[in-house]
This record gives sequence, structure tokens and C-alpha cells, in this order.
Amino acid sequence: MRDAAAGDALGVLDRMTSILEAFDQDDRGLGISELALRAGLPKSTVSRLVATLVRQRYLERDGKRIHLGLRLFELGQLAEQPRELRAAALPVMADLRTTTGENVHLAIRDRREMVCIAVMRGRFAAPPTVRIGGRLPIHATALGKAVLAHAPAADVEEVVAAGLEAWTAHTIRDPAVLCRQLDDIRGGGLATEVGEFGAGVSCAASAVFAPSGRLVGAVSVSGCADGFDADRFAPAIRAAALMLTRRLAPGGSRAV
Amino acid sequence: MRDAAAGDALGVLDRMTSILEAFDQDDRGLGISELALRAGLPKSTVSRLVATLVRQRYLERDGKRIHLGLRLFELGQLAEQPRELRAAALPVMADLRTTTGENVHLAIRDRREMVCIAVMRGRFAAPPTVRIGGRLPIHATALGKAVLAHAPAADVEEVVAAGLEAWTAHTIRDPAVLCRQLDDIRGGGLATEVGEFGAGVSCAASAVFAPSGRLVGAVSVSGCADGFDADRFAPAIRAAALMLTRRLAPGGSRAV
DNA sequence: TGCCATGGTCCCACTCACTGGAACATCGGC
DNA sequence: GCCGATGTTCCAGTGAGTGGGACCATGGCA
Repeated sequence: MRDAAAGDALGVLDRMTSILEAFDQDDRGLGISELALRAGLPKSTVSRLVATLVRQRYLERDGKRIHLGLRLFELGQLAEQPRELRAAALPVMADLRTTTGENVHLAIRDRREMVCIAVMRGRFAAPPTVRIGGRLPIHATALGKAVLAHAPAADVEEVVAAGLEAWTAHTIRDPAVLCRQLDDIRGGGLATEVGEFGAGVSCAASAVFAPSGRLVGAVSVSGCADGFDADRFAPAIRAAALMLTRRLAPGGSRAV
Repeated sequence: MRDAAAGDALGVLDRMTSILEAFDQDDRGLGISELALRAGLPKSTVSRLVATLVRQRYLERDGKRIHLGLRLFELGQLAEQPRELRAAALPVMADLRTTTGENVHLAIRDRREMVCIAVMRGRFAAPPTVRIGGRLPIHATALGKAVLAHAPAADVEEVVAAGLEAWTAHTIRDPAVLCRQLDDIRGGGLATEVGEFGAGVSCAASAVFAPSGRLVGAVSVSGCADGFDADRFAPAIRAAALMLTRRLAPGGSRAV
């Protein structure tokens, strides 16, 4: 533990997370060397830690190819926030999908990003662009703006301070414009977005609150930008968000 | 690392897994003391490790209540096996749900258990009894038997040796009966089960193979035992399993 | 058939991160 | 204010963890 190149790794656990986080979605397995490179750790260290993680089934190994293991999947499903919200949301999302025919998403906030925790594909809609477990920029998506509108002002400032990265030509980059939109969203209960994150994709979202009033996430409906009429879906989305709050009450949801 | 009470914990990583695995589905958060008790570790150690895990967002903390964190959910979604199979399976499962109206499940094998990796609720079916990420006994479910029928004989022996635990009065406990069923399943391509795992619940399943011929898991349709006609669903289930194999070919699945 | 490049494991002396008991805070409850 | 329960901090001791490098496979390539 001598030179931490970038003040990153401090203990074994941190070293382990460097390893686990070296994986990304399009990997068909990594070798020890590649893993060591990405994690910024010596090969011998990675080799040893990987052996332990494989033993614990947090990683799997097929010859030289190493992937994330089944146990991580299992544990992930037990994570409190996603589990609770998902369980309550699935029937509501199914309704929303039926009434709109479009793709329906559910996401929760994590610092300056949204994490998608459920997706339902609309009957005639294009395949969703977001993956369960995928991250979305908070300032460039309807889901994100819906949540941000009800977050403390400090959070908005933090997002702005981090820089409003442009994902498309339509991404809002001006803090003033963003704030104005957030005001509107707070008033109208609906956030919208047209091609700000993905070209040709529109989205409308509503924030979801727990019965306690705590902000927990957002639901959205998204579809192909041309012909997407947010106003038409607005009542259904708002209703879904309210319904979700009700189902989040203890005993309010029993379905999967 | 002096006295490992039951030869369990050896290194920090093992200690960490003891902590993570102390959580189960119906927990609304654990305190340090409870966690230490379950993990069989000293409080001070747990306190310290939890602090690191919270920093890494593998755990979350709300006052004294500790839960599994969002990052575990994210990582879990990246796990190779479930991800690949799920992606290929969802449309197939949706079809199966439509044609049968019952609940549809997808599971993969993990040693002597099946791990459920996708669930779809049938239009008029009762809520599924299995949770995504949940485990099922291999010998007492159609999903399990479908897979076991195509597994090496040694695996069957291992399952038998571990004891055929009775989940209901109908669970198969006689190895000879089980083996005979497995033969039938191998011949007919369909595994069935009537109230062997949950009282009043029937299920029919088919094994799923990768294009390479490797056994990867099973799909099932399940419903209320009275009126459940496995034969009626058989063709659809077999077709779904075959379709899945085709979609598992590289480039065969693009949808979510 | 050698030869090199690549990728993974093993060895082992060094040492610092980790350990855990005990003391110290903090919070409710009565 | 006292008490039990819960969580955090301290600190000396030490062995778990480290990582450079040797070693061992593979698998092209000529």
C-alpha cells in the first residue's frame, strides 16, 4: 500500500471494488491482465483477489475469462430501494404501458445520475434504449428532471456545477433554462424531454413520492420523437405516480 | 484471524461476504449489532467494514438501519449469465405469457438450486410465488427437474445425496421416482410438477440450451393447480425453449 | 523445431492494514 | 438520573495482504 497513483485504493475492500467496477456491460469476460490494467492494480494482487471472489461466487471464471457472478445478481435483487419500489411499481407500469403503448421506465436517483430499475417495452414501441441497472444523466432526461425539480436547491446547484454535459444538440446546457424548466415541472407535475439525451427519442416523466413525502424516484413514458404527444400521456403518467405513492404505503403492494 | 469458529472466515473478503450475506429479503434494514451477530463477527470489525462498504455504496445507511446498496443492484445487472439469458428471453417469455395467460419464469442452475432470473405475471394469474433472484430447490420444481434431466448423472447423485427435502406432501422424496421422472423428461422435453414445491401450484418447464449445446437454464409456465393442463401448454413451452436457443446465437437477440 | 509474446500463478520477505477487546459516546425508556 | 442497548473510537500487536519477479503455460510465427 505504498503509492496510490490517484488516491484511489486504500484497503482490500477498495481494491476489490476497483476490480468489480472494472466490468462493464459489453464485456464477454476479462482476463487477469486486462482486469489488472483497468483496476490499476498489480497482476499478482488481482490474481489473488479474484481467486477469493470466485470462491465466494461473486465472480465466475471460465478458463481465462472472468465475469461477474451469480451471487452479485442475487444480492443486487435484495437491495432495499430498488426492490421495494419495483414491487410496488410493476402493476402500475404495466397499466401505463397498456394505456400508452409506449416504453415505460422506472428510475431512482443516485447523486447526479438516475439509475434505471425497471423497464417495460410498449406493445409496438422500439426497443428501450436504457438497460435495467443503467445510468442516465439527471439533467438530460425527463426522469432526471422530474426528480431534480423536487430536490433541494443545493442539489440543483451541484448538478449545474458539475457541468451540463451535452448528449445531443438538444441537451439543455444553460443553467437558467434548466432552472426555468424545473419551475415549470414543479408546477405542472410533469417533466418532458425531446431528444435531449438520445436523438429522436422523447420522454415524459413524473416524480414519485413515498407516502411520507420523501422523493423516491420517477416513472416515465418514452417513444419515438415524431408523433410523441406528451400532453396526451400526461394524465396517465401523473395518475401512475400518485397510484405508486399509494402502493408504497405499508401493505399497499403485494404483487410482483 | 485467530479462531474461526466454524472454519468460515479467513480473510477480509470472506468477512465482507459474511456481512453481505447476512441480509435477506424481508429485512427492513439491520443494525450493526444484529449484523455482527448474524455474520459471526465482532461488532467493531463489522462497524469498520460497514463504513467502507457504505463509502463504496455497496451498503446504504439510514441512521442505524443498514441495507444493501444500489451499487450491488447495478453490478448484479451486469452479471454475465443472467444478463445474456434474460435479454434473449424476455420477448419469448412475453409471447409465452400471452398465449398461456399464466405466469412465466426463467431460471438458471446454481449447484443444487435454481435461481430465478426473470418473472412475468400472466394476465389473469395469481401473483408469482417466486422472486427474481430467489432460489428454488432443484428436485421439487419443474424448472429444476427440466435442467436436472439433462445434467450429468453425477449431479443427480449429488442432489439425491444432499437429501430430497420435502416442501409439501407431494414433493418427490424417493430417488427412484425422481430418476424415472428425469428419464421421462429427457424423452418428452417437458418437466411437470403438481404442488411439489408450493401447495396448489402447478408448473411445466422446458430446459434451455445454448446454440453450442450447453445447458443454460429453463423456462416455465405455472398456475393454479386445479385446471392446470400441462399438456395444453406443452407445445408452446417447448417452442419457447427452442426459440430461445436460436436467440442465444450471437446477434440473435437485440431487444430488451 | 525453436523462439518470442502474452497471460496466469506462485514464491517469499517485508510491513502496514486489519484486528478486536475495552473504553467511550449516544440514545430512549422508565 | 439511571440503565440497557447500540454504535464508534482507540490502540498496541501481528499476521494477512502485498507486489516484484521468477516461473510456467499457450500459441502464434518463421
